[in-house]
Amino acid sequence: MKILKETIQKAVAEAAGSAASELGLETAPDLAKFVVERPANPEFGHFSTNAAMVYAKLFAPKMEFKGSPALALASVLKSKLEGSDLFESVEIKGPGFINFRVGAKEWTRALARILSEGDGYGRGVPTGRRVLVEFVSSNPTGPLHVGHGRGAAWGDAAARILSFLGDEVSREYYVNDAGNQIRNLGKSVLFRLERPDGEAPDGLYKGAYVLDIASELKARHPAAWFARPEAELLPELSREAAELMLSGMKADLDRFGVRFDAWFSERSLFSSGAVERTVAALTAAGWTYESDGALFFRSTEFGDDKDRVLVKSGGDLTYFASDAAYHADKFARGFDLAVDVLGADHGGYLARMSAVVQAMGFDKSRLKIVLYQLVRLTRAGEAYRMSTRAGEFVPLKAVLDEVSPDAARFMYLTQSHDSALEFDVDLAKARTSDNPVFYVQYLCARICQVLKKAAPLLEAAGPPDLGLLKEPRERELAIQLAGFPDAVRSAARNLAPHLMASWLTETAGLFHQYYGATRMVTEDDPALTAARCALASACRLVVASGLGLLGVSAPERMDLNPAPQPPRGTPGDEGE
RNA sequence: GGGCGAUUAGCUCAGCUGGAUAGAGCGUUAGCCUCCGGAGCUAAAGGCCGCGCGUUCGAAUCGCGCAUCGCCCA
Repeated sequence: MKILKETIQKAVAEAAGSAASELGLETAPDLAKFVVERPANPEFGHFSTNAAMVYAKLFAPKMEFKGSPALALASVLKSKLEGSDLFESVEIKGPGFINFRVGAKEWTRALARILSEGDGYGRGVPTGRRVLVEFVSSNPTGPLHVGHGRGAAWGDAAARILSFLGDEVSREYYVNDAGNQIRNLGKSVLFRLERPDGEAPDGLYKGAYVLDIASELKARHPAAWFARPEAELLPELSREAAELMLSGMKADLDRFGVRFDAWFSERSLFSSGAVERTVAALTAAGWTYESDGALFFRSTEFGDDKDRVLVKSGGDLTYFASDAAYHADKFARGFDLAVDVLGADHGGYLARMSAVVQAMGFDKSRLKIVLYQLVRLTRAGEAYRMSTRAGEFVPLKAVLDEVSPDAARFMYLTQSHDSALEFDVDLAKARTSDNPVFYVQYLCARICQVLKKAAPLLEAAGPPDLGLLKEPRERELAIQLAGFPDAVRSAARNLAPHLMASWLTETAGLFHQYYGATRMVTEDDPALTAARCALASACRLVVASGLGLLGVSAPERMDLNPAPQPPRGTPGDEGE
């Protein structure tokens, strides 16, 4: 697997290394520091490096030169790089940038590789690293809402990307099925069984879903089941209610296309004694102390604001204790990296979890907590209004009733996790160019249609000769496609699936421009048609693969029916 | 009061480990079907990158301070 950019990086590093040894520098330059990148301005070539400027100071004392050390070093590097058959041209510009134009041989080779490897293009070799991505993990005390949708889309995409690059990835949902909240759910259901219409008192869950659970349980059990004393009934009823809740959540996630390898039960940590063992181990290691009858963990030792309670004065174990045990379990299962995907309202969790992981003897780099900012749902720019009862969120289900999973996922993933997301339902539903997902998907559909149309010609033309692609736009597009492996790596390195979404949008733009400017199928030139179709085909393969990493489909055709267009050339005047 | 995140075009947002003239979509304006799907393309207008100081050859990007907004905690 050769990546164009890495090949260039290596060539530059070799040139710098050889210059260093010629000058008798004992300290080899730190070759990780310079960058090779694609300049925004096409005038600056296909790739560009700042290596000369980065190393100018290091090299200057040993060099003889007039004027700027950066320029002097650039010209040394240039003379070494010009010999390489990678490049068509090597130029020095500005304060010491070295700009490269890649030879046709290189990018046609990349295209050929895309065509032969298909959706394997850019895939990494197995790393041996085991990664656990834990996401959603919403308490089974209320339905998933739009915020959870963001976590679901993000976690799933991150898992796909890491796995594509060779990590062994598991997706896990941590089910908080122990403790007071579940008991509260049970109480809320009990209340609804008795008083379907009344206003639920504070402390109980008030959403309409509680009533649904109540009637479901009523249908399931005879009256005698409910007539037992509360001490006996409540635990059982609570558990069943939580299970019902959870199966509803699973159904929502399933509809969204998000699947988990494991549903990890918090309760199992209690029943196996894992929580108590974790607390004992922390105590044995000297990380706890007693105060006011409670047992505290010294998280301030690791920079947390205050120490955290593990065991309450009444003897109850806290959620923090089971969370600690859960993470100990993750590492005990052999995961090298645990990624926790949480909403921004869990911000306080970060410092204490990092602290306890370190106290248990694990390197803090093995836990990566990603906080995504909250989601604001709007409708055509206006705040979304549903039932405005306090504390009630818009359920994910309601969004999926209106918006396709593809559109919803793309919407969630176009933005960085640490910026607040405005999710416009009307925009996500739109079958117009407003909707970013269609811009990318349309590329796939468009190419499929072109290839279909060109099929007879292609048969006559035989294998494509990529050397016939001589247009600047064709070269730009090909080099962009060759950058796909790099784009995936960047998304993985930064744990930032939205970088893939940006890359896809950018690539779709390049293709649509190319398509608008070029006749792809020409009857009297089958050879050129074949070459262009090969480029288009490579484009579709790579974009489909990138969409796949976000969990979005790459349709062969778009459904045109529900979006009647006004007649061309006449203003759309049908009004509201 | 403390912690985390944000602040970039009228709106919603990208800008990856500091790089050359800061980008995209929407919206606005003006165009493009003898043409492979117009869900597309072309062009124009639109920016003290919140403010200040610092680091350096070079800052939207890094550091510090301030302001404002969101979330969490007391």
